[in-house]
Order: sequence, then structure tokens, then C-alpha cells
Amino acid sequence: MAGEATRAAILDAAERVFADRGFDGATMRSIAEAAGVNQGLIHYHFDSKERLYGEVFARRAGDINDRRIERLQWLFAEAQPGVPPLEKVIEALLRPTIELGRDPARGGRHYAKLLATAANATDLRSIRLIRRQYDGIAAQFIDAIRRVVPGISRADAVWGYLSAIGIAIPLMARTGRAAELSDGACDDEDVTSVLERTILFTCAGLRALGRTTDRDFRTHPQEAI
Amino acid sequence: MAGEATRAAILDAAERVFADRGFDGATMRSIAEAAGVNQGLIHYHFDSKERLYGEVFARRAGDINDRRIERLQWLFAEAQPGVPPLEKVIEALLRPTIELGRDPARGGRHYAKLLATAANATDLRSIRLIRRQYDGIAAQFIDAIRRVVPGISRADAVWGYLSAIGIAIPLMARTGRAAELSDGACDDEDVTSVLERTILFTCAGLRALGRTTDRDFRTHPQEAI
DNA sequence: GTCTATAGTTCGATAGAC
DNA sequence: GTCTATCGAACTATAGAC
Repeated sequence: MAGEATRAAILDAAERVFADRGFDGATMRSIAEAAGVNQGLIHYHFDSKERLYGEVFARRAGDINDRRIERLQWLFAEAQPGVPPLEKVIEALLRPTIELGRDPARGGRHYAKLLATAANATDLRSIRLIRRQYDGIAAQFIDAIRRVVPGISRADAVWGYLSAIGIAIPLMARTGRAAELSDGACDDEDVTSVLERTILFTCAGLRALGRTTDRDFRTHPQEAI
Repeated sequence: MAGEATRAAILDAAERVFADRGFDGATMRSIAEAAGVNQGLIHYHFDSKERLYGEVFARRAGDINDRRIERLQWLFAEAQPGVPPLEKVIEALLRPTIELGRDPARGGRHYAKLLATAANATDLRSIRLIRRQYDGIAAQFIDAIRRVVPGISRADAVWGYLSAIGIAIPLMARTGRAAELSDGACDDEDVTSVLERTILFTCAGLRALGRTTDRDFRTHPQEAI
């Protein structure tokens, strides 16, 4: 059954081309060329460009989110009857994606670029796609943050979650911007170092939100800034 | 001289259409229609789609960055011989963009969406464009962070700056995701509230980076996480 | 399943009247 | 400056042979 291998080759090629040029910038011709097949065959396997795009996401997102949830549930199970440290929760959220973008063996690097682009894109197609794939996991981690950070409000847990994701997204894309702005002092590629700094930064931010209630903001807006 | 008004109308329309559909998704036809002019006139004023895109960015980026630098220099001048609080520095960085995206009177909302999309895009066109417009300001704020956060390394200042920007970018786009994930508890549109939380979160993260040196990371990677 | 060939659109850009 | 009209190229998708 050569069909499955062909499907995978097309998905790999599409992932790479979509990552480099975006949905509208990518062409079925260039994807076909990159996959070493002809254009008609892509339509045979995936119907339309739109569906192909969706399948590229679905293939990876399921895997990553499974690993995140697995880590998260294991953390809470092991910490019974207490709760795990915040650092571990944030690590469970961020490590799978950061690692995927830096895995030299697999094509995940391209998916990481693609996801980084789509996550902040404002066109309806991207927004719907991201929501479908990632809103479920967001709810679970927001809930976990609330259980682990004492005194944090629901709203602050949501803001904190979105901040963590906001920090992590450009890291996934490995733009090399940190290395550039630091004349090489920052190493984009070092998973351990990147992850440690991100976790440190994010947890400090979340705990600060937990220490400050909403009423403080509203009552003393001038002093709060 | 109706030419200038026409130019502005085309730029406004292009800003809106590019923000909604991206560079490749936007068409010269749709921009012309949105501007109330014909397609040929756009080429008369801006030569090509590529140049039009560049001019849309240049028009706003200069203005925003001027306001950021103005605030920053004023802060340091006023604090002499000391330095201003970190909170003020981060506010100077973030307020102009957050406000622009929420200004109901001007078209800045569309530019904010456009910038959010381009900032994390991985195609070469977007990367070059962002670097040209924003690398200069980045260097100045990284320098300011180093002067204001005691004990922070240059690398951590760069990571911290990029984290702050990473958090702010999705806020600019006003996707409504926070409101959605919190069942309305978070208000994306409230500039004051968004800015206060972001500043609180970011400053806590930066100070945490300042307290932890690089050597700690490398020596005890297990405990650090 | 995989190919070639092409239909049917839509694109960016230009020529030329006014 | 602004318009109409259109060129040539590129696009997605499909039809049909093998």
C-alpha cells in the first residue's frame, strides 16, 4: 500500500511549504514539486488546499496535546493529596512544543514555524483552526494554574496562560532574533536554556498576578502602574 | 491637490485588507474596491503590491517608535541622577502599541492586527520588514532594561525584552481569545486593565531573571526546573 | 494510485484615453 | 490624477488515460 507513504510525503511537503510561505503564499504546484508527486495526486488524497492545510495541523496537534495532558495528569496524580509546583505545570505546557521545534530528526521544526505563524494570524481561517486544535488544552491548563497558584483569580489565570503562550510562540519559530539582538550571547537552539528562562519568567509573572487582586488594580490605577 | 488624500485612502484600505487577509491573501482588486478607486491608480501611486505593503508599515511604525523613544528618554532624564522604575520603562514600551490597537477613532486598530500577524510570521518578507522597522527600538529598550534591573545579564535582558513583546503582540491583535477562554471575565478592550496586568507580569519576570544568574542554570539544571 | 492535460478563474501589472 | 480595458501569467481544481 504505497498510498499511505505518499500521503505522508505530501503532508511533510505541505507542512514545509505552508510554514515558509503561509496558506495563501503556498501553491499546490510547489507542494507537489516538494513532495515529488504531481498536482492532481494531492487533490486525490486531500480534496482541496483547505483540507490539506487542516490535516497538516491535525496530524501534529493531537500528538503534542496528548503529551501535554499526559504530563499534566501525571503531575497531579503524583502530588496527591497536594498539588505539583507551578514550575512543573508550566513545563508540561511548554516543553512539548519547544522540543518539537528543535528536534533535528523530525519534520516538527516546520510545524513549529507554521503554528507560530497561525497562532497570531488574524484571518478567520487561522483563528478557527487554532481554536479547534488548542482551546480544549487551554481550558485544562488554566484550571491547573488556578489550582496551583494560591489566590489567583480566574481572569488572571487566563491572562497568565495567554502570556505564557505568547512568550513561547516566537520561541517555537526559532527566528534567531534573540541571537541577533544579543550578538550571539543568546542561543535560540539550546532547549534546556530556553525552557529554563521561560519557565522562570512565566512563573514569576503568574505568582505576581496571584499576589495582586483585581480590586487593587481598579482602586489605585495610578499607583499600580 | 487631491493626490495626497487619495494616497491616504489607499493606504487606509490596504492596511485594513492586509490585516484581514495577509499579504498573499489580499488582492489589489479588493484594496482598490475598499479605497473606492480603481486598480490602476494604486499602481500609479505605489508601483507594486510589495511597495504598498512596505509603505503601510512605514507610515505607522515611525510614529509609534517615536512616541516610545520620547517616553523612554523623558523617563531617564527626569530620574537623574538615578534611574526610573522598571514599570515605567515597560509601560513606555507597551502603551503606544496597546493603545493604538484600541483607539476607536483611528485606523490604528487595523495596523495593530497587521503588525501582530507579521511579527510572528516566518516568511522572509515579513521578517525583513519587522527587522527594519523594529530592531533599532529593540536595542534601545534592551539597554534600558539592563540599566534598570540590577544584576541582569545582557542575554537575560534580551530574553526578557522578547518575552515582553511576545506577550504584547497577541494583545495588539485583540482576538477576543481572553474573553472567550474566561467566559467574559477578561475584557480584551480595557486598555488600563490589560496594560496593568501585562506590566505587572512582565516586571516580575524580568526581576526573576535578574535574581538568577546564568551559572545557576547551567550548574543545577535539574533543580532549576 | 498515479499520471498528463487543461478547463475556468483570478491575479498583478500596464497601455492609453481623458 | 484618474479612469477603462486588457494582457500574460499563475492559480485551484477536474477530467480522463493508464
